[in-house]
Amino acid sequence: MSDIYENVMELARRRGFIWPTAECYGSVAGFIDYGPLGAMMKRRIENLWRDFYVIREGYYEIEAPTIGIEPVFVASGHVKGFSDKMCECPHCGEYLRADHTVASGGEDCPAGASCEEIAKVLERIPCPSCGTKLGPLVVSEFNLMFQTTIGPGSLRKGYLRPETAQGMFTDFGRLLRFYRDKLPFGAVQIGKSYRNEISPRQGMIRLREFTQAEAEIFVHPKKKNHPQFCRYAAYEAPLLTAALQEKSMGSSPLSMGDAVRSGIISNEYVAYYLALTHDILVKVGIRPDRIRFRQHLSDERAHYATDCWDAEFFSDRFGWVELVGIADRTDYDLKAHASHSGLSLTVFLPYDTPRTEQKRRVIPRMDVLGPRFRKQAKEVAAAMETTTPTEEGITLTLNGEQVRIPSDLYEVREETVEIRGEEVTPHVIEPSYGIDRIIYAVLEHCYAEELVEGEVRKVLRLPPWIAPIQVAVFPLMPRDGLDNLAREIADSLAGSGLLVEYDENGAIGRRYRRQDEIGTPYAITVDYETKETNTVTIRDRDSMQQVRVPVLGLEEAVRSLVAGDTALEFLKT
RNA sequence: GCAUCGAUGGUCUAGUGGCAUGACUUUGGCCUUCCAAGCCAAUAGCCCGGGUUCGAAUCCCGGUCGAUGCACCA
Repeated sequence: MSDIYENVMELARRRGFIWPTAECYGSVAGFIDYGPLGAMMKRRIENLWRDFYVIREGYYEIEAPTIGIEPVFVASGHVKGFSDKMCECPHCGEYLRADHTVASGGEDCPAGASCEEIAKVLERIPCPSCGTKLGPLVVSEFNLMFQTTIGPGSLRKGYLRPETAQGMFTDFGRLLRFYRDKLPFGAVQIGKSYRNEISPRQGMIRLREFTQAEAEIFVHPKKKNHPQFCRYAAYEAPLLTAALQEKSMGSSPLSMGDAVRSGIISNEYVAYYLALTHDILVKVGIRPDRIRFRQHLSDERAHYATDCWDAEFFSDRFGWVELVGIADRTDYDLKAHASHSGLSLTVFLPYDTPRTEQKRRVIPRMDVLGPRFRKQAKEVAAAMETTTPTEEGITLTLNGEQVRIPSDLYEVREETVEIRGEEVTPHVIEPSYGIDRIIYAVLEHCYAEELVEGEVRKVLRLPPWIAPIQVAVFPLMPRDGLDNLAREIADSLAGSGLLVEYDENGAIGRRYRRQDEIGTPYAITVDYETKETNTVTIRDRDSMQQVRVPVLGLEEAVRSLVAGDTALEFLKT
């Protein structure tokens, strides 16, 4: 029982943070339940994320269904790209990635090869596991998306979304109008996503149903300067660049301003959200000395992303684990949805001063063209408009035939056209957070065991604003009116929006320890002095120090302690 | 998915083909004027399904979950 993961998860189970799902039927890997304290802590972390992205950045939250219809994921590439072709060795039973096996066997397969075609190639290849020639076998698709059907009759395919991002893309037109046709703007979503992992292990780290918090920020492709960049220009974060990885070196701290100037981070937007992410991760309780930002190497980057960074935390159990991905997805997603849906997903950006252009326009005289060319008239007219007429008229190539159009079939007009702006497909900056992993990271980094007077004290040093229970209230003894007094104080604190736990059971020390273990930052004790001087003590979880404060103004004092606006020593009178 | 190992109250654990240990926790009571004190009592358990057997928590088979290795991880 020395393993940190075991210790943390044991506590999380026992005290109601994380439970195996549907335990009475034996649970399933890749799914978890959040218990009472876990659900509250998760909510607080999500709200802190909202404080940054929705309130400070001004990117409103939307909520799309978790089930998406098939065309959405055809356009996004998930139907094709999210599936692996798998096969099983008929001799040793090893489960293999078909394409990897083909490649490692020195053979070639066309990119879009079907299962049958790949199976044929595989027949000649020895199994990488047992060495026997594979021979005839079946290759099957394993799509990481959960599939379902919509409505009775099973006609319409649906998928549980593998990321929340698509909702922001499919709502792009509406969002654009909501933000009154101006760039940049952004939208966020916090919600469940689903991936049917082949073999999830590592508990909370790889789930089949997980919570993502994603922001999609739509920016001008040529103006990737964040308007508030100065806020983070001097902010330092440990960067593990692609170059450093190739030299097998560790991360080194760099300011965002320098990183952009030297071209290490491709633009201010990516750098800004990288710093903001660091800010958030530290604020929720992850140790700053165990955070790094790793740049994707060119071969692991999705082909459309120009720059991609993962925020990782170091786990004593799992090593470096990805928590957040920050990518510049360019115009890939919007272009894909535009071409699949047939809608134009662009922003009209007016120029500061409209340009005027002289244009010579060919205007076909349809009243003459119609009778002459009949069904082909429309086609001819369209072709004429793109040509430059000469004095002899226009010569067109129509279905391989030369057609002469005399000048009496059209007019040529000189026009002054005013060009007020241009249609632009925005680029997308996407910070994508794995909330469940962040919760695990916080639990692991905040968990501590320390020796106090020969006994082990387990304490969860959660930041006060993340702790599920914010303050505990105890009567020193459950009698002499101390209990009633303590109950009144607990009620009034609850009335001011704090989550309070009242406890009169057992020795006072035991009650403190119970709260230590679930991370409650402050404990208020009503003692005999309270009756005389109308004061109580506030005990700090981490230092175990107590400060005596007046009951008058207690709510405000506790609220500012929990918000992190005051330190306990400043309440000393 | 394959291979190996494992699964006993909430937690940690003893143990066995025939009444299932102990400790901690929790709850109630007594006691107690600040860090898991003490005393009394109570609650609560053999992962699930099938087989063998007079009898299975124990042996066998299958499944689930967990650990480790391999594979997988957009």
